[in-house]
Amino acid sequence: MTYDYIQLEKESGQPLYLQLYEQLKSAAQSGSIHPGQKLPSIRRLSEDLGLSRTTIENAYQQLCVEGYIDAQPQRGYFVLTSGGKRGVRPEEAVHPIPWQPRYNFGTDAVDSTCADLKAWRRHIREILNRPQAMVRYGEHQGELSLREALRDYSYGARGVVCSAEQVVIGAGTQPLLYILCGLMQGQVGAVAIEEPGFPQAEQVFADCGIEVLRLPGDDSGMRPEALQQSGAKVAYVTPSSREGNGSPIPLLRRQELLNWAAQTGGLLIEDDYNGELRYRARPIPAMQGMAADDRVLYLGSFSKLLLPSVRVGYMVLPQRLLPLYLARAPRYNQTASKAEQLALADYVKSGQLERQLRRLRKVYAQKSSLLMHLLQEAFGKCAQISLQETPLCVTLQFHGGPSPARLAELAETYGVRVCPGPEGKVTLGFAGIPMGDIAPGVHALQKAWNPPEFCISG
Amino acid sequence: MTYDYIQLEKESGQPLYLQLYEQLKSAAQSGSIHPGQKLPSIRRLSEDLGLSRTTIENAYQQLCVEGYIDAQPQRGYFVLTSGGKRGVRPEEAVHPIPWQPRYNFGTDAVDSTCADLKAWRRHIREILNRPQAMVRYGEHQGELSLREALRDYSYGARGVVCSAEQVVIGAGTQPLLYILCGLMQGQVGAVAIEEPGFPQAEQVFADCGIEVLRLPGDDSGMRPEALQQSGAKVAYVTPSSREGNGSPIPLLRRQELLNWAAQTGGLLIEDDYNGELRYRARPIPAMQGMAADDRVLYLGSFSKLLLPSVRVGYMVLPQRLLPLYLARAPRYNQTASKAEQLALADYVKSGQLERQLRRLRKVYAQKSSLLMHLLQEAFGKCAQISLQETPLCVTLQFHGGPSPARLAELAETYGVRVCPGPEGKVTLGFAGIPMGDIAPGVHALQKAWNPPEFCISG
DNA sequence: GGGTATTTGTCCGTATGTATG
DNA sequence: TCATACATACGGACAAATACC
Repeated sequence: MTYDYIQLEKESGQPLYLQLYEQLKSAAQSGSIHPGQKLPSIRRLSEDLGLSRTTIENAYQQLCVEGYIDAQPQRGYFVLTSGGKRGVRPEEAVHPIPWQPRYNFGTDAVDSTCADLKAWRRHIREILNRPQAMVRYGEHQGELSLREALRDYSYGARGVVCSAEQVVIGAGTQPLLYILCGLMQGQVGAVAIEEPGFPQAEQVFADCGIEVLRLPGDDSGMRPEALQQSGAKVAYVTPSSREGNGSPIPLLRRQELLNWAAQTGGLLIEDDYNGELRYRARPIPAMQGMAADDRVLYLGSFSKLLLPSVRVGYMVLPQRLLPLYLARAPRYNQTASKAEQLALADYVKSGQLERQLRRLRKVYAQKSSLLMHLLQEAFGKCAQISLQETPLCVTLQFHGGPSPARLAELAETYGVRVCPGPEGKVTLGFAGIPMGDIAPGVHALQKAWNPPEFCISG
Repeated sequence: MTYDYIQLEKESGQPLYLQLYEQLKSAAQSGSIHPGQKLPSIRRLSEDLGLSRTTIENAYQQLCVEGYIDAQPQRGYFVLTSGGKRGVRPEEAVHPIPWQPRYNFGTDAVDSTCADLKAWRRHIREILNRPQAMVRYGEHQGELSLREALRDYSYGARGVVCSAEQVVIGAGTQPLLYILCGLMQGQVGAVAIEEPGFPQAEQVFADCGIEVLRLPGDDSGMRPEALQQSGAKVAYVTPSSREGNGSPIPLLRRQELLNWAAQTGGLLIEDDYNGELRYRARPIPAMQGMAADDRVLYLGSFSKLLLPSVRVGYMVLPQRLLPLYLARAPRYNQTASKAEQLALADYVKSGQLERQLRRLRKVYAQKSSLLMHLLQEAFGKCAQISLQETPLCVTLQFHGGPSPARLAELAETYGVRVCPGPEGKVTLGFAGIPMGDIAPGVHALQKAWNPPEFCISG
């Protein structure tokens, strides 16, 4: 620590070493510096404070004899606990490791056996070896090489048609939505979202003072008539990965939504979360590429494709918003890591993202059918089991029986993590669990819920 | 490319290979796929589309004979230019390298000879070798280990008093301000900022519908009386690094601002940009630590301390805002890279950030005095030269003579980048230029501006 | 894993100012 | 006035622990 906050007065009559002693003592007593913490070395502090080493040494000596700190030769001075015992050394002060389930059907991770960590590491390393890149701020809009790579990738994988100029990079969807809200400032009254809504996006709209209208949808998604009636000029849709509904918005409905946009002059925000990850059927192309008239803003990301910890997303602006954006771009700092942007650009350009996508599709196809099969066997008689394809999970809909929260609790005692949902629903994600753990995981779940208090599974 | 966007209809009477041919042709003609680009292999595309290899081959054949694409045995099919020539291969399509000045007195980079890239690389490498960390999303508030490290660091270096719970990580100041604006939604009418303002922050407030009042300040910074009169409940101040003013807000004024907050129940947002980088005198501790009554929100960052390309910043919430934030935290995804967060945590905890800080202070002290000395010699007679200490730059104030823009142009022709400012001001940053380049850089500048059309330097 | 450079507590000689006799 | 003692402050030298490659 630099302890720059210490303020001493040379003229105060009081000896300097005593002033220092007092300040350090009160800091220790008030808990501002913690037991076990290392104090700055005598040399360092003397330099910082512009004092002689002896002065510091005297102050430290005083604290030593009074039992506040402990001198460890050639290592440093360390703060003791109030009881005078030596505090834990920093390395020993390890956090209590949060409980890790043996079988993780959560939705917050990807399977480490499938993640392409090796290639990612290689690319990051390569970028870090380019000092010219690292010592400079990045471009506001995102690195050009990545925007070009995404232009090509999004066209090939999703049919998104755009130039690199339309692509804006950001650290996930939210920062990009803030920029969008800024562009729309004052010109848009409300944004329509399909029930049950999408908190992460709604939060952004709320923060920017834009009203959110939740519209009930049908099996095919948001209804254009409802949209029309709501009077909203902007609609936020997640056509590929709908909350609580396994099927994406079908082509026909997409066309209807595009018609709504064309007729009313509205804007469609297409959040294509996991859009490329459809594996049982061919993915439905993005609406952005189907639209003839520039009324779709496309949002894409990579958390489930590459690594959840890599927060890089992008949006494709409609041409009509481009001049407005470019004028304002300098006022928005880029949020995504420059190193990760450049690494991702290479990763995409070298075709590895695409290879990874193919790999994952196969893996998820296998995992999902195995999991569906096992769950049908185990709980088919007492629950309705439905595959949520692109959200990479399966929901069990129980009628009666313990609450989802209780079921999740029971599962935890058997080392299984599942996600409790509303209305008797329990969700099991399969992105994060290795293939080989699925069968034992379901067995453990069966034990946890069996003899089921609510269901005759035999 | 995956070419998932291709949509064929089995029932349409039209042969499949012709449908495919048409789609590819129009894609090539519309420029959606670029000359030189490799088409997917026959095997791959046949798998993607669920068709026979022959179908694809026929379509490709057709495109070949019509000169749209070119078959390269054992390599693949490549798109030709409209003229029938082979397009440049992707690797050859290198970007025009943006002009790099020989002597960079810009403010957007740090000196690569001072940047601690080696240590940073080591820490990043270490993190990447921990798959468990990388395959999981991070915590919304930021990694705990980093928040703890910053709690200790900010106390030692800046006198900020807080718990790890109060620390929120983000990809720079802007994402953090959005969160703050969300917390204040509706409860705050306007934010006061000292003239000449700070566009990056104002943009966020504007996006969130919060009015910005620019208050003229005096030499010591924002005036409490003006603040009082404005009626604003929130004030945004940059006490360490004031735009166009070399000196930070002095202790007395800080106390007065704190008094304003205490008396009116207002909130001070303390953006401590480069606060730790004061090198000529001891840094003034942060207001956050001086305040007895929890009315300061502290903002810190690392771009100039570590690497500009690493966008990690943090804010320290006042206790009173904590419950509100914690309730809303799950709705804000973390924006900073998890790998960089964990690497930074280790970097800080191992004391290397502090060592780097010391190193940089020395370097900047040397650089600034050298630059000031040389500029005085060269332009002392025709410009007022003032050191902006923590912004790490020097401003030359010319009275008369060419416009700053013209001066910057002249400099560019001699390979020197400087930053034109308003009102006859030209700014020279010294963070990004190596020590040894300063003297020749100033000489080049002297040549560029000499024989000065405006100033007798002899 | 081992060799080297740096960091660090400790010890020691010195200088200055003040009070005492 | 001088000698002595003491408190305070400064910086050089040494050897062990640590960090780094």
